Amino acid sequence: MSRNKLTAAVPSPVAEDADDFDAKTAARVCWHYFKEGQTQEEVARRLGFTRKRINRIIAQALSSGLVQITIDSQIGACAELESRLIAQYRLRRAIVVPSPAPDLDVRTVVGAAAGQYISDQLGPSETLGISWGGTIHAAAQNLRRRHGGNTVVSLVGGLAMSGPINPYDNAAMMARALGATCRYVTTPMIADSRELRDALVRSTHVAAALAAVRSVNRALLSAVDLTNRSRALEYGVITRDTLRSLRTAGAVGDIAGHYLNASGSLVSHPLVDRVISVDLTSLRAVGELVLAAGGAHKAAIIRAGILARLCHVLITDEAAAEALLAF
Amino acid sequence: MSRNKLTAAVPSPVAEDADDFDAKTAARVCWHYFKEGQTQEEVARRLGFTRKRINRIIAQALSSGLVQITIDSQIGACAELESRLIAQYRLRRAIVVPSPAPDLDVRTVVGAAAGQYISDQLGPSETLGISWGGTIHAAAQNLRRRHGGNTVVSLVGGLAMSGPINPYDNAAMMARALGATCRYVTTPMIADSRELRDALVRSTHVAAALAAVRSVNRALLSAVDLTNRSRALEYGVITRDTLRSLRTAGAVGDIAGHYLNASGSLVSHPLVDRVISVDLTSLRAVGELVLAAGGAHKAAIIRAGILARLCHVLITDEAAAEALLAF
DNA sequence: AAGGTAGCTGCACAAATGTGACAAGCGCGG
DNA sequence: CCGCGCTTGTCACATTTGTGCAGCTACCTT
Repeated sequence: MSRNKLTAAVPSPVAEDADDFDAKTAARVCWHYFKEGQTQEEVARRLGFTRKRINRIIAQALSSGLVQITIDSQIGACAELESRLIAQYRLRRAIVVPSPAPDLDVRTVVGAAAGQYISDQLGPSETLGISWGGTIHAAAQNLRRRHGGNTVVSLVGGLAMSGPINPYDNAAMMARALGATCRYVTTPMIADSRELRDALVRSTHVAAALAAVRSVNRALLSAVDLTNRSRALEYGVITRDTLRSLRTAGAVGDIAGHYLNASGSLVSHPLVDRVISVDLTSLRAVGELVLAAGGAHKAAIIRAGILARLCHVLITDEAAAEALLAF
Repeated sequence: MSRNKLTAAVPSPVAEDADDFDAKTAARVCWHYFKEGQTQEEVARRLGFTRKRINRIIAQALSSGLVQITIDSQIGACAELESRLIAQYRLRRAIVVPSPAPDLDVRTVVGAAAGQYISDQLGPSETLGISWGGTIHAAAQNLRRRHGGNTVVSLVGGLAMSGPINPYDNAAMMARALGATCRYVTTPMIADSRELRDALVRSTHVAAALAAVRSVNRALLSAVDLTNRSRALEYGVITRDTLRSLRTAGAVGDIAGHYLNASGSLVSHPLVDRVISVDLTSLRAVGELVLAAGGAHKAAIIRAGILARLCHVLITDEAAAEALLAF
């Protein structure tokens, strides 16, 4: 008797996504558990599942973002840091979250705050631009689900390698969570040569994709640092040699493909002419630029981003906030 | 050494509400617990509290609505009932939640769904009209916190008795959760005589308060039934005799003070001339009327409300939904 | 100043939850 | 047709969480 196939046996009238298999059941399970406050065992009995299954469904619903936990953010736990940041850097707003325990990834917690902020702020038909990275990934996991109305625009080219942290996956996750349509830049993030870059940028599809930034109301940006802790190496964006030469050229990191020095100016370096992404001027024209990045090692590039006028709203953690205030 | 007084010792620069005592600490605790996934004991150690204290703070944050749990609602667990309701009653939308176990109050779960719906839909500067009752109370507890921009308008007069279920408290909770300003109707819900009602309604303040409905973009209404299970008695709105005579007059319940019969027309009864609330025509002019009510015993008045054109969006539970579909 | 209330701590225990090992069932491709 | 790999069920166990009790302190009321 395939009891547990019952839900799958009822085909949903709407287009069903890849992970819809469970979604309806999961929603019900979570409802009983979180909203009614029943115990996992009670839910299991009521729905005819094993407790373990319920347990797994809940865990999955939590991690997949089907259920979101929202903490009142205005009563920020780190309100003082926030107001000092706003004052010192003339920000529209700052959100500072506690730095996590050392064995946790800063990006997940900063991303969580970013996702919550975006969910709170994004209007029903706004277009959201995004860069890429672990923070963006975490933000996508922390969006409250929507269904239509929004558009997600990826602001940078792709990475050939796989893994869950890459622009296409970031954009896809984000779009999926918002039920949004999505625009991708169908080129590598970094072309092999300046000539190739120019040719690509001129080609119809790519030009159109990059031009999509004009319709962006709000952009969620992250910051890539060039310290030894940089993940850029790990994700294969650049080689260690390139990293070193970028540092020699004065770069402290990049924001959406724009390599900046400590005072927020673009650096001169062969690499920068090979990067494919939305140009700085267009980016600055976006109504609200939200920069989400945390960890003390990112303080320099965050500061550079602010000075480069790429940050209206800063979402970061205590460690980076303190480093920023100490400049 | 009063460690745990530290937070209270730092006066907040912003106006601090009655329950601010803990809010900042609570936000931080919840952040560590829910977002970072630390155990209560770890949080306790980290912040220098007892585990028990953490436990209580979390429980309180949960019940006070400082932290909200949101389940993707579009993937409704009861999607089929929803679409049948929409079809049969020509609704704009229907949300059906599973009926809770018999020892739980339907109103809390329907209210939870209503709160989530309002949080999802309410624009940043909209004005929300509300009626009153247990469902509204629960809805208020399930709003995601906001800070300014909205206005809450109570659509009915007050009850003299205390207790947490009364129009003023409902409106105040709702407004507090949204950081909204609030308008009250400063009269009893039911005046002693028709003459008194008329005089009150004509008086400047009351007239202005009732006229505030014109700026309402969206209203959250609940339904009061006149079955034996009705809470109207318990809250002292009407006496048992009045209830009986209302039933004799054909009434099946009331919505925002309007007593309706089974087909959704106003009934004739001495009481209806003594009720102080926003008139039907003005109510019907509101852009979106959300009716939140659950339990099989409310089916009749829900149906009456729909027929009376007081419901664009219905939020209810399985039991009521099935009863409605069986009509 | 006395008395009472509320909240805190520390301890202890029961209930609930997360997890691992292993067997059973199912779909899929060779 | 068979076995492989994946998911799910079963059982068992460690951890985490909720809660009650006794005693204490701080604060508020009278």
